[in-house]
Amino acid sequence: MPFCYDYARPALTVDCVVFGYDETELKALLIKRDLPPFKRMWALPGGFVRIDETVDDAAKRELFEETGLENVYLEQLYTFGDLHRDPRERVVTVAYFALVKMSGHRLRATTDAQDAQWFPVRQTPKLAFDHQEILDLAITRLKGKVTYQPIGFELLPTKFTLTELQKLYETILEATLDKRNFRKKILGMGLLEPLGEYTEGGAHRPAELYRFNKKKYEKLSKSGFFFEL
Amino acid sequence: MPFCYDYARPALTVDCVVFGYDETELKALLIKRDLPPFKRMWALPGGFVRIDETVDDAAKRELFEETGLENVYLEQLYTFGDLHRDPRERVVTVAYFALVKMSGHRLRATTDAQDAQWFPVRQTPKLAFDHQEILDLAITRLKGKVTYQPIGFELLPTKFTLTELQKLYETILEATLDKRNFRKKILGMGLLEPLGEYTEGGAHRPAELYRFNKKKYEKLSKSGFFFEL
DNA sequence: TTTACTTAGTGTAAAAATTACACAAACAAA
DNA sequence: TTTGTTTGTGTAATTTTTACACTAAGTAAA
Repeated sequence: MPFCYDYARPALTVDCVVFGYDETELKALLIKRDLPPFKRMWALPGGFVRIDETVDDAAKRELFEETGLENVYLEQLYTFGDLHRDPRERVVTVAYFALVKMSGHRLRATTDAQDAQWFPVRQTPKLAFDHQEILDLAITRLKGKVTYQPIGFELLPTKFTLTELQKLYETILEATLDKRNFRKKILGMGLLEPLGEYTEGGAHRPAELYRFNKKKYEKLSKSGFFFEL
Repeated sequence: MPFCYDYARPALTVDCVVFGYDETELKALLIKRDLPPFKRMWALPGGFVRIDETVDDAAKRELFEETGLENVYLEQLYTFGDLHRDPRERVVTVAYFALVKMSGHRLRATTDAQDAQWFPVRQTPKLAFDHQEILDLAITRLKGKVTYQPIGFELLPTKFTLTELQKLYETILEATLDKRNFRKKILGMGLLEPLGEYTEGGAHRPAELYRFNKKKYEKLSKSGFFFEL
């Protein structure tokens, strides 16, 4: 027990809510715990913050260690600081959330996790700790955010059709949107590039493919802009 | 050194950005530190989270101990987890922010603070730690929030005129607003009650006093509403 | 008591944004 | 060539937002 302090300290952890999307459903990434407490139960990927890494870095590291996901943009969600979150001892956790292209990453459970899998956000198994509460907050935040920031693109493949994008928005918002108004709005932002390429194989008219113009978005971001859906 | 752990743990603290408003200016509450590090320097009120209190409770307690402020609604702002925030050792802090009626509270510096004072938010002295960064983030958040939630009322006396309210909004947003449009919008929310009472003493037409209808607001809040200015 | 000064309080027209809504175009399969 | 399916497009009505100027009510000073 080499690390001693004058006063008792809570342990500090990070947890990550990672959202993915697979053409029909919004999913969250969970791991199956390999250690007590809640061994073999599903939970958000996360773990202890090391003394020599920032909290942000801890989130990145734990996400990688437990799921194999790398190069993910994590945004801080909220800090959960109640007393009995963990049955063993006092633990405060800083929660993060991220959006990823499911096709762009291969899952690989390693440290502290037996398994890592995507679950539909509204059909998750019973979760360890207060992780259901964290997940719920992340869903709420995602819904709020999607209406005023162009974030949906992170969840889609690089090339996508406007119909796919609309379905994603409808899934996140749990609402239906008018096709023509949606297109008007989303194209009006000027952040989508039509590629002149078209989908193939469907027994119907092919749809044009678009991609998100990240550079343009970053320029706009800097000049303090915001947009609404 | 009675508290020992297998791994080194960051210390966990809370810091509070408390905003007030005194008819012309937006102010933040600072304390003069009575202990090292940064002894005698101005800082945000805050301190260590105890092992037997929630993080939220720690914020309330520290705010009270260092400034005498009680019954303040604190909302979590952000968690600052970089490595060298504190010169002594690794400290992670959960920042909170609050809005208070300056007239409704008496300042009283006690534990760990030599003094507690209001400073105009854009004219603060050099602050300890990374507290300037925290304050800046709180200002940004306040600006963002005021446009879609009726929060300004917390900063004004119970009875106020529409002109006072408009000035407050203009101060927070660092912008000027059209008088007629502002009134239309703010009254259209249906959250202000005209009191039939009027200001006295000015060498000009008296202004009607209003108050914020908190109950109505809470009802609306529950049914998941939002409004924009 | 009249005049000057200051702030309060009010409505409307123009512009912009949002909403609602229906059909032809392009392909594959039968 | 007919059927079935999804893509892609414009306009009119409504709502929201913006811009803008004068009268009302009081005090102070002449």
